[in-house]
Amino acid sequence: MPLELYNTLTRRKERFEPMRPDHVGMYVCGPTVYDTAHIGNARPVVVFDVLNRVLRRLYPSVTYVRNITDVDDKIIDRSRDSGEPIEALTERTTRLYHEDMDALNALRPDVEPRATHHIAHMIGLIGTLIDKGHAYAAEGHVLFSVPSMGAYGQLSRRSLDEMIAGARVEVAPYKRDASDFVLWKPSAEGQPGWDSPWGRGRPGWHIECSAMAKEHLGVTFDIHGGGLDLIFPHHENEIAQSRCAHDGADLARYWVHNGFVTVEGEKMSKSLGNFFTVHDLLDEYPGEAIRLTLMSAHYRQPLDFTRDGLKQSKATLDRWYQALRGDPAPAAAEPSAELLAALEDDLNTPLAISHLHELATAVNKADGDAAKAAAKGALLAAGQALGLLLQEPEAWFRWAPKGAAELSEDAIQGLIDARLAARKAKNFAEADRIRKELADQGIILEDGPQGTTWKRG
RNA sequence: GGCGCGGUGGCAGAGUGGUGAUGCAGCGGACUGCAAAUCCGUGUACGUGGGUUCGAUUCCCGCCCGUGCCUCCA
Repeated sequence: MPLELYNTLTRRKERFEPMRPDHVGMYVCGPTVYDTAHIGNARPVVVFDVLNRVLRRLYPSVTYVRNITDVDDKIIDRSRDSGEPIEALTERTTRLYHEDMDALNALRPDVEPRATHHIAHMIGLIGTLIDKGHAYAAEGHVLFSVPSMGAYGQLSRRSLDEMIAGARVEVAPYKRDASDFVLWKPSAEGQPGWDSPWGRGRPGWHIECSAMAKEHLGVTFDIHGGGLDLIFPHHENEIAQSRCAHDGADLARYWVHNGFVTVEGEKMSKSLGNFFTVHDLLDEYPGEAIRLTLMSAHYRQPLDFTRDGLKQSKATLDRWYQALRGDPAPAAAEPSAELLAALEDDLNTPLAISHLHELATAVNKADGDAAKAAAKGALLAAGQALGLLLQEPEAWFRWAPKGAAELSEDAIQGLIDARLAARKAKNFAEADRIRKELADQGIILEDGPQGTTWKRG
C-alpha cells in the first residue's frame, strides 16, 4: 500500500509521491528555546518522528530538518526577566529539549539548523524580496507586502478582505497595508541584533524557516510539518516569502499538521496551571508511556492528555513487555503488513496500536517455543516500527518513578528467596507476609513455572 | 462576524452504506496454596431533528454542544 497523507493545502488525503523517487525532504517547525518543552510541544515531535520512521522504511534516503529558533522576542523577554544571559538560556533550553525528546524515543532530525546561524541567508532572502517588489523598508523595519502576492492565503483559505475585517490588532503606522508582516525589525541597544542594509536589527518570526528550509532542502521540498496553530499566519507567510523570492515555485508539496493537545479536557495554559512539561512527567512515567499516549489518538484529532490516559498507556506497555518477557527470545521479523498499512494510511497510529494488542495476544496464546519466538518477533518488530518496545523487558519492569522507595534488587531477591523457603515449608502465612511487604513498596511478585519474577507496579 | 475541527458503549479510541475494531474498567469461568500474569465467555455505542436509500452511525440539510485560528505572539 502506498503512503497516503492528508495535505492541508488541498484538504484531502493524497497519495504521497516524493519529487525524487529515492529521496524525501521534510521540514518541521521546531521549538523556540526559551522554556522547557510541554506536552503540546511534544506531540508534533512524536507525530513527525512516526512519519520520519515510516519514510525511512519506504525510501532509501530522507533528510529531516527541524529548526531551533534561538532569536525571538519571547527569548529576549525571558532573559530580561530571569537575568540569565540569552546564550545561556538558549543553550540550556536546547539541551533539555534534546534530553526530553530523546526520552520519548524520537530520533534526532538529520539537520537541526539554528536561526542565529542563518542570519546572512535571511538578509539575502529579504534583499531578494525587496528587489522583486514584494517587500519594502520603513522606519528600520522591512515588511512583506501581502497585496503584492496575488495567491496569498491558499493554505489557510483566507481572503485578504476577511483578514482585514477580522483584524483585532492595531495596525502599525509604518505598514502600507494592514496585512503586511515583518521580515526584519530594528533592535534596541542591549537586544540581540545583526547589521543589515536596513540597520542593526533581527529577523521577524517567519523568515527564518523560509531561509533555513531553502538552505537545507532546496527551493521546493516534499513535506512541511508543524502544529495546526502554525497554518496561519506562520506557514502562510513562509509560503508567501519563499514563493515570491523564488518566482512562484512551491515551497512544500505536502503540508502536514497535527492537532492540539488539551489537558484534562481543558486548554493548556499557564493561568490554569495545567501546564505539563515533559521533564516533570518523566519523573512519574517512562518516556515510552508518554510517547504511546501521544500516539493513542490520530494525529489530526484533538488529543486530551490526562493522567488516566498515561496510566492506561503504562498498563498497555506492561502488557506488551510482559508478552515479550522471558524465554524464548523473539525471532527476527519484519513488521506485519497490517501494521504498515495502518501507518501508511495517513499515520493511523490508533489502528496500528490495536494491531500490537492482537500481536501480544498471539504471543500469549502461542504454543511451543518456535511459535512463541515467532510471535514475539512479530510483536517486537511492529512495536519498533512505531518507536516503541525499544528496551529490554526486564529493564522496563525495573523502572521506578522518581522518589519511589528504592529497594535494592539484592534486597528484593533476598526476600523472594526467603518467601520461596517459606512456601517450601508450607508456611504460607510467612510467604504472604513477604509478598505484602514487597507489594507495599510497589514490587509485584509473579510465580511462574520458571520461578518467581518481580516488577514494579 | 469570518475560516476550520469535533461529538462513537462506563472510559480511551479506530472504522464502515448492510455480518457492530482494539484496549482499560465491570461481570462470569479456567489456572493459582493465596495472588499476579494469562486464556475463555460476556456489552442491541455511534449528539439531535429531518432528507436520500431496500437499508445510515457512515452521504446531504438544519439545530444543539464543545473546541481551534483570525498577524508580531497568549
